[in-house]
Amino acid sequence: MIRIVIAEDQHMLRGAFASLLQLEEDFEIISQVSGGHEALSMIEACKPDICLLDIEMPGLTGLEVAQTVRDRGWNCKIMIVTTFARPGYLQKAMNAAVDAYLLKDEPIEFLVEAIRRVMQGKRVVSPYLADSLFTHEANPLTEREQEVLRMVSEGGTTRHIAEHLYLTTGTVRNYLSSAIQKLEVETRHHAIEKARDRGWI
Amino acid sequence: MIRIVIAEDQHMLRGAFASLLQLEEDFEIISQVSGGHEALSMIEACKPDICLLDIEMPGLTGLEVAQTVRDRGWNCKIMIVTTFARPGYLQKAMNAAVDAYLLKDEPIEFLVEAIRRVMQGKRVVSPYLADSLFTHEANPLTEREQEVLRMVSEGGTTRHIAEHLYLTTGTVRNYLSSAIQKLEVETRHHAIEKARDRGWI
DNA sequence: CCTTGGGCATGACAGGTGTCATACTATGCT
DNA sequence: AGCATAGTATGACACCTGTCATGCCCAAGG
Repeated sequence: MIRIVIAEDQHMLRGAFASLLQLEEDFEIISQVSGGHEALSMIEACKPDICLLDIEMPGLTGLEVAQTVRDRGWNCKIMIVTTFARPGYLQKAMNAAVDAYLLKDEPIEFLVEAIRRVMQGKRVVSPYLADSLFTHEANPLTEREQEVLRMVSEGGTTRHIAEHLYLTTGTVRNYLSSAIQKLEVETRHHAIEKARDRGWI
Repeated sequence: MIRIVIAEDQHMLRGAFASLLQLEEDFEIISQVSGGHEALSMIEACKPDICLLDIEMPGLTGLEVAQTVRDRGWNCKIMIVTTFARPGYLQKAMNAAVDAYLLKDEPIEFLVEAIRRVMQGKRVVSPYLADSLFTHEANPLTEREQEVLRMVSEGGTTRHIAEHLYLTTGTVRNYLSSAIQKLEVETRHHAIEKARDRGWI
């Protein structure tokens, strides 16, 4: 019997997964949760064979849950199931040594098959993403550029950041300008988006 | 037999819906599609009793499909199934006289039950949204403010808009400033977001 | 040793953005 | 008619944003 925990915040999809997987004779859904913290509790309490994790959930993200499970050395297969094909997410998932990274755009049969493969000790990645596993571009941003970009993305104003880093506002703008050019975009906001997407901040 | 077409771009969810609804003895899934245009073709060709529509899909949105079905006077129940609780979307759906507006955050059983209710001629709206059906705030934006906001949202620069409307750039900025204040936000971009959300542009 | 290149830091500059005071018009109320 | 209100339109102002030229420092290589 393969014992499974499902963590997914969209209720309808979570329920659908549970019902469908339950139909497989050797699958047992032992718990369904809607957030990262509950997922961790359940994994600790129930020791499932497999945990399906969405990435964007309230509380902890699926990637954070995966990392924590690995850090604590728990013996549970981790499968990320997400909408997002972002290289940055995939990279983080790989760093956390997840057993599968599937897109919700795959057919549902793919999920069932992937679960069986993972139980055989194999790793599964959505075919669509297989390429980007190899083509990880290096981060072109310097330490300072990343720092400033991060702070802007957290809502800091130019002035606020300058004070916090003991710089003039002109210098902060300069880092942003530099980052904007390296990322080949027009505004700081687009720069943040792109850097996030690639996992560079 | 209730004949159903499903239009939903996320493959896994679409497949899950199909499999689960198929389990009901009196439901028949006659077609699954992933975009608005295909949905319209299928509705025309197969004359289903019910069509489940996602809103954000490639090609036509679910709301546009709903409106078209009504305009052409086709006799098909329309059920919107979406992630988004935006008042603007709900409003447009109501204007198109859809038979149901459900959030993907509802339990899956809710969908099955809703389908039966709709077949009995009832209308179904997610409980969470029931309130906002009555509390539709009036649009505080003037004609000009809406126009300028729309043009900015389509990527027009201040200068471009000014030329197009035969105004000075100062005047255009003034409308934006006014809209920004009415919407109680900080930037034109947030103003666009909020106005979109409420269906005011 | 000197040169080169890259990161760090600054301030000047041009242009964009939001606010404000102001003015004109039309509408509706007294 | 007199008045208040709301929409339209303008330009002045202060501030923000992105770019650029410049200089400093340090490490790698000739």
